[in-house]
Amino acid sequence: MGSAGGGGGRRVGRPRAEGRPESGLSPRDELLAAAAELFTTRGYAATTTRAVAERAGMRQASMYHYVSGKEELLAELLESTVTPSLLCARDLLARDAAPAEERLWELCRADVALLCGGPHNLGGLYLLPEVRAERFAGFHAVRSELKDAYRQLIAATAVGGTLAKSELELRTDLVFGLIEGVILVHRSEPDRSVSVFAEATADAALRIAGV
Amino acid sequence: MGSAGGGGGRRVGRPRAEGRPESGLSPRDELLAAAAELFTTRGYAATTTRAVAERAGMRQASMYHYVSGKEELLAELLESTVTPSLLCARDLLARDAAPAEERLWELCRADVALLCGGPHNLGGLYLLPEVRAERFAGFHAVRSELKDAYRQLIAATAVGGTLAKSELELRTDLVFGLIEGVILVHRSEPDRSVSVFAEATADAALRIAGV
DNA sequence: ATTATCTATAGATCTATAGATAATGC
DNA sequence: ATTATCTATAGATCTATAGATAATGC
Repeated sequence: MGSAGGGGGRRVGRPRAEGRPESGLSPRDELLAAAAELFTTRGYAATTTRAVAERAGMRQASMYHYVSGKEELLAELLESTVTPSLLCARDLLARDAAPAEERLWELCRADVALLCGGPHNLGGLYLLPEVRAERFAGFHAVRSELKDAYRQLIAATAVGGTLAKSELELRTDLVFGLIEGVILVHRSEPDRSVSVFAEATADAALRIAGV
Repeated sequence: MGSAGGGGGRRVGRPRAEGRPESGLSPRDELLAAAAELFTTRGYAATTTRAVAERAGMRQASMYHYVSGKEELLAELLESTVTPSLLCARDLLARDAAPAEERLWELCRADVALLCGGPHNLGGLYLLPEVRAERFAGFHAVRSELKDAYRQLIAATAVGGTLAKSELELRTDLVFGLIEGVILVHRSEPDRSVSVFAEATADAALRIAGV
């Protein structure tokens, strides 16, 4: 058993000025959680290292014991947001016994549920303008692999097989746009039931794809 | 004839260190254009007053002769982005001789064309996290009036009349989400033909609305 | 005299490092 | 001895104001 989590036992090192938070998370995860909340609500550039550290219950300088700076936090949050959807997509692509229409529906549903589930609106991180920077190429690579899975599933449907390449691109973009647009809806209407919304979005996505 | 625009004639005041730009815009409009580009690409918080002023061809301090600061620039850009769509929506709502389906289609098409047209990706301003601040309540009011126009048009369709209130809300959110999601698509694929994309999005919106 | 600009800068940050300190571990 | 934290701060910003300057207008 590691002792990364928990705050109970005796701990090495100088004690914190304000004591450790009760979350049960490791300090690094506390920083990530704090950054998630602040980045999604205030934005990345507007969030200071002091704000992140203090929300995680430590002083500004102590943050550097765990991460190299804000960029590392954003990079890690971004990748952790796509990875589950991508695993789901790979899984569905491999299940070629099931009809492509059903698998596409399930991918949409799961993706929306993951984007809008969770304590903070993590999907909102995609919207940050800073995300386009070269520094986050890793995120873009996984995101692009996910989009490719959407394209393959659309192409594998009965209707999809008949589409010209440019038409397939267009429908993929529209479906992907709907899924990402949902982040904005969720941002302005956070009280909607996520599961109902995820299913309705999946229905809508199939209608857009025309399948 | 005012002399707000142009850079040709003799001008009062100390000359600029680097001369005036050729754009033919008034200094205030140059600042707005500079801010539009920088805010949409780098983000609001990450853009300094110096960057805006210098792109407009003046020194940082001179900006304060025309605007009170960054906030004013963002507020004005935001409102100028929704206003044309809102005028279009009011117009379409009043035309009650035409079928609601056609008017909804046209609103979607025009909204996408406006969001994605223009030199910079102005629609991208909606995505900035800072936009939620109280300071931009004026923008939210017009945006919300626009969303209401979508709702009314959906409700006025043959199918729309039969929907329960919560179902109408859901479809409105999905349609609105698609339109805003298009901003994200346009951000990652800026080379698509805007008019083709706007029509395809309007088609997709009608399918989502189920009309 | 009025105007549009400039230069210079005070005051307020914010980041990242240096070095001290207070725990446990051996 | 090792570790996790702290305090303090240098250096680099960034905003907004004060006051000077170089045009035109009368």
